[in-house]
Amino acid sequence: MSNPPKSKTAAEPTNAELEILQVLWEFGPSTVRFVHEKLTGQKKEVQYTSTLKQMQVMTEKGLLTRDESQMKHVYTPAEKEKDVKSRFLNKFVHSFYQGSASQLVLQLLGEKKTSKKEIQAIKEMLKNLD
Amino acid sequence: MSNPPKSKTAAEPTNAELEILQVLWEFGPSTVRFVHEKLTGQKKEVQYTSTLKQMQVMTEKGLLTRDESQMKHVYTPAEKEKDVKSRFLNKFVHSFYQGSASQLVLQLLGEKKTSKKEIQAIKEMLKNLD
DNA sequence: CAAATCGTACGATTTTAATCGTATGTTTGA
DNA sequence: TCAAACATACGATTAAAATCGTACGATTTG
Repeated sequence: MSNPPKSKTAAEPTNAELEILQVLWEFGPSTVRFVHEKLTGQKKEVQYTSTLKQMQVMTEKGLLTRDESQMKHVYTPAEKEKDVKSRFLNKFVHSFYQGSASQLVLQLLGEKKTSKKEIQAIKEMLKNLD
Repeated sequence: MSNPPKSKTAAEPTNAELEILQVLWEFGPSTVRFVHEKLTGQKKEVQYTSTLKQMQVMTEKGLLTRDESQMKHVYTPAEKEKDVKSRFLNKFVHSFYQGSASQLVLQLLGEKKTSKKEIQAIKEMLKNLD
């Protein structure tokens, strides 16, 4: 009686898991080796087996699917990038801005870090909504 | 030689800590009792001493300051709501949208959960920028 | 073919976050 | 005044996240 991936509510990815997902989203289905190299390449100093374990756990959780027909297993995100990010965004807006998207945008506009160019781009988008 | 609140980089609040901060931001400096009641009031089922401990730890971390001149200590957030949220927002935009604020807004506009009213409000804001 | 290399499996360990119980001191009001 | 209610201190425990080492089979290559 092996437990199927527990399809309750798909468990939200943790921070470390998110980093792995980002790689897979950007480069498509990949081996552990590949993902591990991307991670260490950018900053993460971590052993290969840690990445491996992480991805195995993610598979158990149902965050990834795995093709083991080859010896080098190939992992794929179980969910679309957009869907996952969308959930995060909604949660974020809800808990930080009482669900008010406009409040968030307001904050964004006030940020020094948000460049003129970005603000311009946002305006454009809204114009094109009509 | 007691360690002063370790003013390195102010340590980011964890999820549970964030909930406590929200209460303090909303209602101003408060006692543990008050915060605890707000938390349990909304959903959290947790013992009083857990909240207490949590707030004590937050104080050690430098997230809160404490007035212990009275027996019922009064806690205050060490940082402005805006500053903390701003950091979170930037981190969020950076790791989820490669730092592109407009990408985030775009996503927001596409969300079913973002009401017409919200979108309208966002437009207004931008108009008033000129 | 044998040694080095590369892969997964699996359990142990470490680290951090979060919860809680007990001890003990203060306040309060019947 | 003294018992009940309420406060903090502190250490232990639990839970979850993340890291790592070892074992061992497959693959490569000299």
